[in-house]
Amino acid sequence: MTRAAPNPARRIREDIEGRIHSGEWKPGTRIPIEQELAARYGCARATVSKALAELVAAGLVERRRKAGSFVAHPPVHSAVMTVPDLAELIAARGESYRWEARAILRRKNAGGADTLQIDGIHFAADEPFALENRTIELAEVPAAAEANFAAEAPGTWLLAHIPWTSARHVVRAVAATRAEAAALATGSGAACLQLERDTWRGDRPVTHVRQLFRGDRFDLVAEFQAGTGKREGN
Amino acid sequence: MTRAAPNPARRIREDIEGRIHSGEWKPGTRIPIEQELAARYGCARATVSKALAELVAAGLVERRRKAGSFVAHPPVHSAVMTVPDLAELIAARGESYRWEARAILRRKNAGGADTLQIDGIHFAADEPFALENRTIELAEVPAAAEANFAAEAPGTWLLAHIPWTSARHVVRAVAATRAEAAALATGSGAACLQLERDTWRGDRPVTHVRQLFRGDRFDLVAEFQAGTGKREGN
DNA sequence: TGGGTCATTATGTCTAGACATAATATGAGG
DNA sequence: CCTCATATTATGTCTAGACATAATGACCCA
Repeated sequence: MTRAAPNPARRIREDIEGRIHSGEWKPGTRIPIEQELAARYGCARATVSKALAELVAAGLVERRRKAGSFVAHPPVHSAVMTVPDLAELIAARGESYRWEARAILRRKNAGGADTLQIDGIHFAADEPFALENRTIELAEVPAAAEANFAAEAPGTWLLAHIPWTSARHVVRAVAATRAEAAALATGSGAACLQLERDTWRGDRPVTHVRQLFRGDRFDLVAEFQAGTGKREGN
Repeated sequence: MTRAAPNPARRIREDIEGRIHSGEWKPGTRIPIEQELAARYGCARATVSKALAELVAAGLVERRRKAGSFVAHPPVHSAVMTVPDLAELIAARGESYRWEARAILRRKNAGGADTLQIDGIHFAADEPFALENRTIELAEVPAAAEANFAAEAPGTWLLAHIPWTSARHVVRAVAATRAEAAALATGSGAACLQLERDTWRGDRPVTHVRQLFRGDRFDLVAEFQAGTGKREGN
């Protein structure tokens, strides 16, 4: 039980990472077996295994039983995209936001439960920033029926009240209709970024939202650090 | 050394996950200390620690020394977005693609090294699908100077030849200029999705690409499974 | 009361050894 | 030469114990 380095696992990971980055070990290259790495770095096999597991999580390495560990082939280019709550995003920019509910109505959905429907506009610095059309399943979020969406945007409210979700985003460029263009203070047919988000809790739908941004006022930014698994976002 | 369950770590993780999902443990709730969990589940503390580490990676849990482990507050809504190589994406749809280089020229960049610049069009089913403007830093990818981009799109070629990268994506809705509209066989001013991607190897730039899609023909889709860290993409 | 010091505590990491598992490689039999 | 059962091998996971580290909170002193 000699403690070789302060951070053996990290040292191993960074060493292998370096060899892959530098091109010394190309995609498909077989990485020495764990026992050999353990001997080389003077540590236990479990430590090597942990380092390799982190490299797998980062997408740099593939492991197959019996076969061994290999440098991963450049995969589909994936990125961690941060799609913040809209109101939070605006607040973070040091700007103000307002929520203007334009319609709140209920309707029976297929299961017989109520669905809350809310349409509104987000403002930043007194300029219209985004249109939002949202539905909330009251069966999953009964408290939403009592919430005051004049004081707090539905997205913010939901983020604070819903424990956890899975989500599906669809991003698309669309031309603004005449009504949309008027609401966003731009020209009819202007290019807009449409973000649709379906959110579930477990496998039951919670909310659906469509947000429409003026194309000249909004970007989606995604950063991806390959190899570290480090997440960083807009 | 009694082997309690076939997968203690997994069982622990799913149990805690369930409590968080169900709302039994709300954000900010303190999770019992590892020793207690180890006793409760009848396993070693290292196993509990591993399970908690996975929950941290999934964003469900926060851990602080001395303080303990806590249910994470609903974070910024992040999603793993898969932005595949364009040619690969088209091929996966069972459609064909063609690459038409329109210009290949070199220029000296600030450092004095060569930059390769390529403009082209992607086709799917004989319809123009996307415009692409790309620069490649030859200092980082010297082999690109010899590559035959008539046979293989630059994105595909780079994916196969560059070991690893970090990347930054910017997604924006823009109106097509007259020339762009003509190339995409759509109307002038049509809403298009513009994807810009800067790619680095370490901290040195490798390539920059701007891809312009017809808004009515292309979506970006991002799936996010909160709590599992599972990645699934378009 | 204010502030600095120190012991406590819970997580962070590692070790050495063990057994489980799956995929490959090998060899026997047809 | 092909096929199927078996042995081998490398990863996957776990245990029990140890030491490291950082943040908290209590204690003591000015």
